Amino acid sequence: MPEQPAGPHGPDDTATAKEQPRRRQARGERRIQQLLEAAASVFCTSGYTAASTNAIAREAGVSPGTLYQFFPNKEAIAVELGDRLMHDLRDTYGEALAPIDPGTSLTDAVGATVDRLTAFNTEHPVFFALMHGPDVPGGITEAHDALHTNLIGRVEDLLASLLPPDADKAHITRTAHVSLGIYKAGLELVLSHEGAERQAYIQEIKDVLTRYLEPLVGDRLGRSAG
Amino acid sequence: MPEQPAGPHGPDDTATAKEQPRRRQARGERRIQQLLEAAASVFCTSGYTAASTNAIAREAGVSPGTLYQFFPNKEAIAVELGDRLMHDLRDTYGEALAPIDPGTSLTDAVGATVDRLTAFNTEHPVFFALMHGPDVPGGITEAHDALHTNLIGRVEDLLASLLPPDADKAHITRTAHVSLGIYKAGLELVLSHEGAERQAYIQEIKDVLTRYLEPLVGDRLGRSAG
Amino acid sequence: MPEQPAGPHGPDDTATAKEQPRRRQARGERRIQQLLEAAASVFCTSGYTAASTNAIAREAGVSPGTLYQFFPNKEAIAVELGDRLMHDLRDTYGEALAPIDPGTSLTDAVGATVDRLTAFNTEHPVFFALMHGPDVPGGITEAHDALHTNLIGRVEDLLASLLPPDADKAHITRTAHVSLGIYKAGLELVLSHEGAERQAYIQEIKDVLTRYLEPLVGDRLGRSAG
Amino acid sequence: MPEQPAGPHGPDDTATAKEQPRRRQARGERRIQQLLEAAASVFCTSGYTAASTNAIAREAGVSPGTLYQFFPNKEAIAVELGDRLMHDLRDTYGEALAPIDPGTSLTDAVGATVDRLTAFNTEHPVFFALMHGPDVPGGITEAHDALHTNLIGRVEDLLASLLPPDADKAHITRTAHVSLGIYKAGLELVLSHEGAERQAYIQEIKDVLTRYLEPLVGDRLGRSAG
DNA sequence: GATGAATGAGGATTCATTCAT
DNA sequence: TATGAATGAATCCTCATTCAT
Repeated sequence: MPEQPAGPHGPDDTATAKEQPRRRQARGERRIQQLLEAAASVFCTSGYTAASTNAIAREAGVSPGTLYQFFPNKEAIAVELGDRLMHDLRDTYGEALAPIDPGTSLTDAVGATVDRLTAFNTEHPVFFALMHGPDVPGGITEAHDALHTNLIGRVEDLLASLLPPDADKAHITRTAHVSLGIYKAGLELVLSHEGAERQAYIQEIKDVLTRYLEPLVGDRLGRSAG
Repeated sequence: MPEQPAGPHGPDDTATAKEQPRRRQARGERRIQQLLEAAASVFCTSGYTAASTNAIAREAGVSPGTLYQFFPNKEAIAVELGDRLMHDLRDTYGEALAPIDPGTSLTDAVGATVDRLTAFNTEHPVFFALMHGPDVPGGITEAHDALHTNLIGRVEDLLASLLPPDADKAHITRTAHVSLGIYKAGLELVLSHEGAERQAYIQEIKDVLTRYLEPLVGDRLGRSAG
Repeated sequence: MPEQPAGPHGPDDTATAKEQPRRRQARGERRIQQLLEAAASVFCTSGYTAASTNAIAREAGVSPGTLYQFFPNKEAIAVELGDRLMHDLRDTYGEALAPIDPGTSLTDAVGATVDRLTAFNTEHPVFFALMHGPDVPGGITEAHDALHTNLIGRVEDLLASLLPPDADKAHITRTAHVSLGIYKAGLELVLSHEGAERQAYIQEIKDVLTRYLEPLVGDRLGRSAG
Repeated sequence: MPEQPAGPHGPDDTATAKEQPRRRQARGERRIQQLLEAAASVFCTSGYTAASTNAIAREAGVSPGTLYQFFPNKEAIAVELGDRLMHDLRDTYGEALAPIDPGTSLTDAVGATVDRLTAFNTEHPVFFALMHGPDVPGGITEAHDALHTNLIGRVEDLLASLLPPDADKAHITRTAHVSLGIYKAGLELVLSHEGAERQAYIQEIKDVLTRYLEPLVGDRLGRSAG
């Protein structure tokens, strides 16, 4: 969270005082938006590691000093960007990644999830950059960690609704990590291809995940023709 | 030291003189080895992008200038490192990644391949760093490209021996990319866990791959108890 | 300091706000001046090729980073320096290098031009360094190119006013190149001598140029006692 | 002079001993030749300042160590190169730069000198690079100094034979410097043009010098139609 | 808030020169 | 002699961050 933008429930609820801070907040919010969009753009073109705060500020059309008025460092930008992306994702597709109606087949659930995530990634290319993070092997940094943890949580929820209720917690976590790993690997292939080939790769991801999860799901779901 | 001293004869083209250049090259070869080991270490701890040539030289205990006597730039170090790793891999496990005896079940073929690659990766942690490469989105660099192409080729060969002979070339390529992607994603999980959890992840990779490939293999292989 | 403080109003677009940016720019402009003076000094003592940006920054009493905030590279410094010198020259002596009154003798025109240029060079020793440029054979760089082109143009103008109106354009250009070459060569001798000897060399330049141009001028100018 | 290649008049004049050193000398001489040619090539393409000893060694096909066995530093290479060029010049055109027959017109003397020097420069492009030297304003280095002094001396000799016998020594020296300066400046123009334009510039040099020297020569020489 | 100047350590790379072999 | 490995200071330039205005 950038600085403390004056809690939204402050006691200064007088009509006159309300306008001032709100306008300030608004201005700040606009700046933050501006900066995050610039950061997204730069992260996409240069990658997180190579992205420079100066470049982000330049892209945003502000001075470096202004950037640091809203974010304490590069990492914080990535964190905030990730947060907002997760909110966007939630706002767009709701709490669940897939429509969990009773009777939905695994094939359909996986297909819908992959399609949604892929659509989201296509619309927000930074998402991919943030998910992969810097190439430091062990040292996944705060931003990517947060994003990753959040995503894993949602995948776990999804799996919990698919797997038998007696499923081991650790097993679900492991399955979530593997599933997300598969998706990320697949996404890389999807994004590096166009047209029919891209579609083919999307189908591959779906197949891999469906076949991977099928034995775990048991008889819980109906089976589609897939 | 193990080299024959080879008398201090002039550069005359006699039989004994053949040893001379070898002695000289030996020093350089040792340095190269040293530098590559240092680079491996630094790539592992800092990642490829953040690794600095100065840090590599320091780690190798030589001056920056010495590094540049053997490698024109960071990229070249990574390329050479990748080359040597691929040779090592070939030397250790032969041309094929798995023993393709007729009658080998898919489960066994996948299991053996994963075990081998994982053992190799455990022994050579740089391999992972090189496979993943810099976080620059499109910018897969020469080194990673070479490594990746090489690996993809070997996976294609493996798949060609598993899939029906009438399999589409493009399909095999796509399957190879997906399979390698899965393995790389899985490896990340494997390497970030220890003991039983690590073993569990290894088993997951095997399961994912086996289930992914099973429908493609047809009746070509026997089926084990998997 | 001479700038008006300009009250600390926000960035609102009021009339008073106009002063604000000027204050900021002022610091930068001072730094640029400082850096250019430092560069001039270093160019003079080390020559353009050997001059290092770090040395320039050191001479200016700033960090290397500061230098690069104002100039993208060494070349740009030279270009800007050259530009400002040409402006100075123009500001000091006007558009023409010599007073072209009808009736001025060639001797007087040449004499005045040489005196002016020499005075300018004595006051701005960098001018010489920039005119000569790096010792890379073909590689006349942007800065020197610009300066040279500019000077050649002014010499051509001068010659055009001296030579018969039917003079060939190519001939004028050639004559301009030769004249400027003579002057530059002479200047080197002038600058490397002091006192009477220097004066003698100045006279030599005038003689060389006058005698070279005399036959070309025809009856256009009056003849002084020279 | 590179090292001490055993003076050519050493007392070890025995038949047996003679062969050994001579062969060694021969080998050394070949190396030196090789290195000087390489240096000439590199000086021409990179300029003296930018030329690196490593590049020269590489161009010569030897190791850096070998280069330093014959020359203590870059400067020494330039000095030796200059020496040999001056010897070549002398060998080609004799002691005088121009044929000083009584009755030769100044025009012819200047013309012949310029033609000879220009031919020599065309054949030995390094000559130009060495004459101009590094762009360090005052700091003309040993090599160029030597070359320059030598050339000035020869020009002085030439002028002494042209000017009246009662000419002031200082005046001759000054005239020599000016003449050589003019020639060098002109040569730069000549070398940067081709074909007819080059010829035109050659003629300009001749004109400039002739007109410059004419008044000084007095009635000493006949006058050609020039 | 906003600016942009300032920093200085650190990045890759080069180079004249030396030295063990 | 010849080699080529070794040096380390110096090159240009970048970057995250701070600070006076």
